[in-house]
Amino acid sequence: MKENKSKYAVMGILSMGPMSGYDIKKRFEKSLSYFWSESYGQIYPILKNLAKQGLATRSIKKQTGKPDRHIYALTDKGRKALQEWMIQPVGRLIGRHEILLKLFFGHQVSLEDNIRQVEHFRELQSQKLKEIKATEEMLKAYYKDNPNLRYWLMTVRYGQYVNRAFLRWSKETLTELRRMEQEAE
Amino acid sequence: MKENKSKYAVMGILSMGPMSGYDIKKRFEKSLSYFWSESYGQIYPILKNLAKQGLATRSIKKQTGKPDRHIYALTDKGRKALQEWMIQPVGRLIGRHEILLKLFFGHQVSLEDNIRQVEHFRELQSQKLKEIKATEEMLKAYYKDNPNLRYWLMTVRYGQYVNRAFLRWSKETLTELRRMEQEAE
DNA sequence: TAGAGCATGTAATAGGTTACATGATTAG
DNA sequence: CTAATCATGTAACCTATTACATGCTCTA
Repeated sequence: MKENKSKYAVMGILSMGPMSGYDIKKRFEKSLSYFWSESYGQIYPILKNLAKQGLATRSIKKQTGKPDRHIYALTDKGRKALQEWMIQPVGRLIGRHEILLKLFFGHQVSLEDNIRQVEHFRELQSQKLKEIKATEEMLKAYYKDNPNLRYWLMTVRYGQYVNRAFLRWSKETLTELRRMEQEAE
Repeated sequence: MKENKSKYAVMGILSMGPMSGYDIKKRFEKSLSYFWSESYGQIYPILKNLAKQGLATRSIKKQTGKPDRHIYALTDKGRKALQEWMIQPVGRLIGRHEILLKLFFGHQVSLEDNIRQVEHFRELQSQKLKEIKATEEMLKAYYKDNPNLRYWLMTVRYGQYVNRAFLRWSKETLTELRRMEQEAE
């Protein structure tokens, strides 16, 4: 069974209510950006395909001054397909961590270069942690009574746990690199 | 500047010493598997290309009974290109976390389904943590006096930090999901 | 005698981003 | 006046995996 995750990601967004490809992109950026993203190049063909397979319906909303909106809505068949995918156990995640690739070969450059790299990584992650916290506040304020909220907050907490792990690791690694600098003197 | 990470990953492995495409695959599997992997479909064309660009040299070692080995070695130009890439600050990592995608839409399936999913995720990660510990022991034993070892152990510790974060999050999330189950009764 | 390991490589396919094309409205 | 927002979509291009082709040797 071939599973195109992007397809299910789009269907998942549609499960929140009928909307357009443009709206879907917005949702990804607003609420899922720290763990998932999709480009228009994926979204529009997927929507076309969902309609063709009877997993979603399409209706056109005319607008004046702006382009027409193509509204997609999940069908029962679509919702069932989404649910079936959701209960399949997740596979292994082999994220490609560029920082580790660079550090793995750290011996090829100077200690200062490695330190600079890890410091930059720490900055990135600390920035990201702030963004996740902002997302959390936004979700709590905007979707106070949404039945999905508790699930959304679980995903937010995941981001927080992982990012704090990144920060702790950065600190420890910088200490170690600086110790190596002193040893070399 | 277009940066093909796979290319630099291969060059990084070659920085440890001359070897064949087959060896390179082995190295990825043995030491980097928990944060990076490359398939033959990537490795062989990349090696061909490195030779063409003068970043590596190729020599053939004849063998009897087995296919000949094509040994690649980084040139000075290759080593410089690798170092230049290594000091470029890393970009943002947007890993696609399938478990979060599924949980984000958790409201679409039953609480038991979500619990099963997170439990399975926890099992996966706990398995992975064991593998990382095994890799750590292997590295310490095999590469005791290798100047790269301290960098390698830093990458191993990253895996441990992140995996422990996953496990803590799983525990907390399962508690929350079970609380939701009770509230529903 | 079946399967794993050694060792190279290509072709087909899937998955994903970026740039382009179009064009009106609105905010700064 | 410029840039952003709204809104659709395609084409070109990267990136990556999987399956296939070949064929010998060693181990269970």
